[in-house]
Amino acid sequence: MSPLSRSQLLKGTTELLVLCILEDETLHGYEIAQRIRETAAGLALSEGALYPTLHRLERRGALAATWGAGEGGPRRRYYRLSDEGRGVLAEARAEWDSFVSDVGAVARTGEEGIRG
Amino acid sequence: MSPLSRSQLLKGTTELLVLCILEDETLHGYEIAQRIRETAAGLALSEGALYPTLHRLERRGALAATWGAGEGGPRRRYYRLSDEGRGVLAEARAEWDSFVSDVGAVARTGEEGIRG
DNA sequence: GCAGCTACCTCGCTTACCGAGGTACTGACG
DNA sequence: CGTCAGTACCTCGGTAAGCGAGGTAGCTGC
Repeated sequence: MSPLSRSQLLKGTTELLVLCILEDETLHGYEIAQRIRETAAGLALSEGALYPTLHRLERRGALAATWGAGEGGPRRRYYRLSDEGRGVLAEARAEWDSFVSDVGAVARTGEEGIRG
Repeated sequence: MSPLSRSQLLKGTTELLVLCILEDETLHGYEIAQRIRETAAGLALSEGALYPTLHRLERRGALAATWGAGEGGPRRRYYRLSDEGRGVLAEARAEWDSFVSDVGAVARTGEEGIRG
């Protein structure tokens, strides 16, 4: 029934999503997830995907993170884009755009009204 | 280094690609792969991804397949879209479009010139 | 005390692509 | 004749990454 499942499509885009959200804000993990949910409910990535992705990006040097005492709550880990991260984001965006245009090229292959 | 890897992005889109290619042609597997390579070299899905996908779609009733004697070569399995397959394709296209627009919404979140 | 919220993290399961390998038939080269 | 190359099919093990469920911890309210 379900032809393309969201969770399969999501594979590989989680990094892009996180990098984009952090482009000009410093946020903690939980907040990143909320931000994505607000912007596009359909993407709602789970914590089981989010935290490994944050750690991966941090290990790679794309993100810098610092612990902050959460006021009236548990401690928080704040993430922001490093200089290297900006480069990674630019690459990721370019890769995504070219991928989308490639898929679009194939998807429009057999359509009658190509120039709708 | 590589931020988004093509093979991760491809996850989930292979079915869409195959369905689109078969929209108004009856082709055999090898030919489908060639068609996709021609249309978008960057997508070049491997046979290890293609054949399982064809079988999956056939089992699901989206594709109908028949054996044909290959003239001057090995036997071939020809695939075409079933009526149900057209519905699946429409759904898949819709799902893909909405996914792309969702990712786009997040990707454009922090960009200065949102309305170029 | 217990439930519920925020916030973090981890683990096992599953899905699906990749590369390498294998079968089978044809045609060309030496 | 053996071998290689091409077409066409298929399968298998490895891997990457999202998902759901679970666990820790601190605070708030009944």
